[in-house]
Amino acid sequence: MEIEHTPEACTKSLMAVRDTLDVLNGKWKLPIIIALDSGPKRFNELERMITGITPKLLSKELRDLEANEFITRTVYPTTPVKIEYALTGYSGTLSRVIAEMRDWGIQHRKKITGR
Amino acid sequence: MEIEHTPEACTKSLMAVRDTLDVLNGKWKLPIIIALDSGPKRFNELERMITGITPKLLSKELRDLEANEFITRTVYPTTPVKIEYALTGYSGTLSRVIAEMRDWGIQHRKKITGR
DNA sequence: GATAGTACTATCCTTTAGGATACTGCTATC
DNA sequence: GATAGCAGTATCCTAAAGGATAGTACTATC
Repeated sequence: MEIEHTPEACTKSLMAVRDTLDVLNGKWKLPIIIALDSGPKRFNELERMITGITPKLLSKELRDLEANEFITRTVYPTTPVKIEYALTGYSGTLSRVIAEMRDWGIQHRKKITGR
Repeated sequence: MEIEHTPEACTKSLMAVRDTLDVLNGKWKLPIIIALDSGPKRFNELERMITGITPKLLSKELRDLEANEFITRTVYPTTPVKIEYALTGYSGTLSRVIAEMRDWGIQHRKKITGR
């Protein structure tokens, strides 16, 4: 596990893992991040790309992602205003975590279904 | 992101990440895994170690973890029977995922609180 | 024979996540 | 002046997660 085993170190590791889980969890955060990975998008564009999401959930998740600094919300003062959501550089710090989760998920699915 | 961008590859990656999230999520799975990391434990031992958990939740999570082959449940036919829960080798395959999540969580917390 | 421990299950309740549906105020176009 | 698109908000509802509390069947000890 590579995790220290003093009670304090364990609690700290546990908190850190839970923080990460909280940040990535929910049904829509990863689909949104993936949708934005191909470039900045507008609200209704995202709503159309991510099948099944409702505007309420999209709005909420975009706020959460912005609060965690994974995306920016830019208002262009045209008439009418144009609002664009884009990934930040900070969202890139998740790539190793996501890659590990993807790899583990792939092998786990093979293990479960393959027999 | 190191993730391919054909729609199929994206969907597959997304599914894999969600699988991993599902397997690790919930309030108690990681605390149980960590508690068992210091050796096999009995039901009431775990209940005492993991502060706040109720027997209902402990029982449910142990079943989930067993179904995913992260732990084994061994019945010793003594009188009265003794039941021991232990981590499997397969639980070790999570170590890289957990380590990445822990590291990311630690730096994220620093970023959020440190200003 | 009462008390305590083991390994749970059962029932009820609250909280949270998520979804359905409708609507708002704005502008641009037909 | 009607319709459609943009960027959401408001209201209501259901389902799942999680918690509180009690109880079961067994045994071992005092």
